[in-house]
Amino acid sequence: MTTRGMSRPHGIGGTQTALLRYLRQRGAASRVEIAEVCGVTPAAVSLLTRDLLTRGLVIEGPRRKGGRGAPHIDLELQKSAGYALGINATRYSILLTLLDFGGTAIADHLLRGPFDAFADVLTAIDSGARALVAAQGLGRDALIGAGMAMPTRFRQETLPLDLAEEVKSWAGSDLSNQLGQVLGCPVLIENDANAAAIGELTLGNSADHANFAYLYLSEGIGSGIIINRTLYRGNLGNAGEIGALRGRTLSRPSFEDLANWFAARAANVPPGRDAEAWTSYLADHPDLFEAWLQRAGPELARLAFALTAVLAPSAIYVGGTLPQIVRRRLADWLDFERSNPFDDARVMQPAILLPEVVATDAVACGAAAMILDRAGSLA
Amino acid sequence: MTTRGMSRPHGIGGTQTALLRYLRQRGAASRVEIAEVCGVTPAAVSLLTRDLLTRGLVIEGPRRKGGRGAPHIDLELQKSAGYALGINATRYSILLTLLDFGGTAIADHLLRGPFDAFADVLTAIDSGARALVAAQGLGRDALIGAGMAMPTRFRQETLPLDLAEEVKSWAGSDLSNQLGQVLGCPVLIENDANAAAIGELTLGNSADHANFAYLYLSEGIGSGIIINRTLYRGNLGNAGEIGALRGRTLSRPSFEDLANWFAARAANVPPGRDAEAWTSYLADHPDLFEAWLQRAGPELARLAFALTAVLAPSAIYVGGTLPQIVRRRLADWLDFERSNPFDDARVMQPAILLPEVVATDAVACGAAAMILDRAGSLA
DNA sequence: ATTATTTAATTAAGTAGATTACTTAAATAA
DNA sequence: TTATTTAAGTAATCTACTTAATTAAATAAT
Repeated sequence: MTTRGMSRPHGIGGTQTALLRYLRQRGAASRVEIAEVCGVTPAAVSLLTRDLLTRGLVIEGPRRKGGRGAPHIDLELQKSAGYALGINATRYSILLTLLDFGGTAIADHLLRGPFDAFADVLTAIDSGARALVAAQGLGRDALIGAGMAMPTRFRQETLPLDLAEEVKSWAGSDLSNQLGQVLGCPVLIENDANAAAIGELTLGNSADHANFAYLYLSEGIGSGIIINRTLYRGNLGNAGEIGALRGRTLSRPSFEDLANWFAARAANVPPGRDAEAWTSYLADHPDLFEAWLQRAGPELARLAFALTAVLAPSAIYVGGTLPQIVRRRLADWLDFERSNPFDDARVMQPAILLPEVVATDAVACGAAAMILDRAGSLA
Repeated sequence: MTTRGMSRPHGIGGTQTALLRYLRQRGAASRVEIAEVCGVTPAAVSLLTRDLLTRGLVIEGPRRKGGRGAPHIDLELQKSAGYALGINATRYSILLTLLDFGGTAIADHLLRGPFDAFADVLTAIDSGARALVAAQGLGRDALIGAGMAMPTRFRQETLPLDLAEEVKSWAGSDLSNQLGQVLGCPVLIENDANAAAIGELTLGNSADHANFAYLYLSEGIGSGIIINRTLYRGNLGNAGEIGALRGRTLSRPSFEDLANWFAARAANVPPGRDAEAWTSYLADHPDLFEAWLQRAGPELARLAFALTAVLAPSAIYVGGTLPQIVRRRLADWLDFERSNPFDDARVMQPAILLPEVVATDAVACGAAAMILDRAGSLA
């Protein structure tokens, strides 16, 4: 209630953040075009970009002729202006992704666990990050920050965390500070679904959607909520916990549930959560796959309907570790007119989309995107 | 996407709005205290209040001695600085409320319908408002604006409206403009649940809660959602439609349902929706009342739980036309630990509160509060 | 080929709403 | 009486824009 500066609600430089997001999504744009989408005058963009140019975050491209009038000058992000490390950490594995300043994933690195103590996590990330950065011929100072996503929600605004079952053993540490010490750069920690949502906001094609929800279908089912182009966390960071709407004992439209369901009914089920292995496995068992969809689809529809009734988002992204083919099929149920999950009740149908961010790991990308999103002020 | 001025997201003068809200809720406060709660420096409040003092919106009270140091000077709102008209309109009746600049309801006036055409609404409001203002010895120029609440949601950002069943016959008019012509002041139109939520935000005791939901239990069940001390409307104004989560055919924890339920089981049921009549009637039929609560309580708990899972608000207000005693009893079920609506699933328990705004009609008050909330810039 | 038109971008001056650093004023405590 | 504490105001500055005018670079019309 008592932070100063209500005049800067988008963080420092809301327009700058919007400008950088737009350039990441479009690749290049003129000052006039940026002014248009950011809702400011060309004069403002002129001043803003002069600063960004001198700081080397943005470069001018060629003039683009065509049509009447003066040709515009393309602005682009200087991709080598800085790099963000994204970390998707569970107890069993840690995936590191390196994004350049343009938001492109240029390398990643998988660390296999288990990581029972947070000390193990720290050393693993430290050496993994060193290797990742060195392999690109970069110095450590090239890292402008790191974002770490974990399957957990924050119970306090900062730390400590209320950790999910699988990472409970890490509790009690001041995770962000410790990791920051090790990496020598600022570190942000976020829930995995939230990180994926931020990734879609910053790197994806969400320009048309100021308010959207990102369903994260993985071991369980969670969601990240974006309101007003900003992550909405709710009380102590607990917004979007839609998995709770199926109680403790009911089945869920999750990867875990899919695996268990097949394990009980078929042979040679892929052992882990490898998307490719599952995709071909499901192609070989179309009838069972359909049967599972017939059960999980309506489950997901009810959760998404509840979310829509409360939030009225303009879009819902169907993301998560579930293979794309599964998510695409599940998405069909989110046409509420057809699936009718609540006995003819009506809500505003949101656009149902699959994420644009399809890197190795959307969560790690999103975690890194949190850093890029505030890079204008950090760097 | 293209409105200029991202730098003023709270409307013009977010701090001014916060200042006025605080004075309405507290009655009087020093500049230093205001600076504290508004998150700005005392110097800023000094500048702001000088402006408000010269414009006659605020007056200085006495110095308040006590303790060391210089005694502070109480600031108060000039209650006669302007008046806002609140309108709660349904097809069957229209309630007008007049609020002074301090947010106090100083008079109200009930117009009985039915109002089949919007032309009838206009003439009724016109004469009713004239009478109401004249009875207070005020000129028409004393009205700084009017807010009208209706049981409907907006399908477009402005107009026309997608009207609820009972006011469908009013459709097709440019309601806001027409009413503005008649009354000679700016008019805002809002859904009834949203208006009540805004009333609680502006006039109630919601200072501790930046994010809350206002359950509106009336003929149906709706809700208004406040995020970041601002009404959240969602896509085309459809956020908070939690009634949809009980389908078309299921019973609801609503006033209509209560009335129907008793009508099917007992004699001499009060004919209308008079709160006092119902309160004494329910006191005379405790067993039936308990039986209804046993059914409606869990229903409401499931809706509120869904809302909480998605939004994680820090408070839920249980408001609406249902008599206070009914809402108080229903509120007991919103302790999710006890009522356990989703099979041991856990969410962040929000504070469960009854509205502070208990005027004749919280909706009309809230509608007027929409005007007061932006009065700093209008007046 | 010249001139007009169109459009992009920059510059200059101004504004709103805050800040910081300081002063002035008014009370109580020692 | 003097020191301390606290409230409030003042002056200069800052940020993030605005508006209005200017400069520059292209195409279209004559």
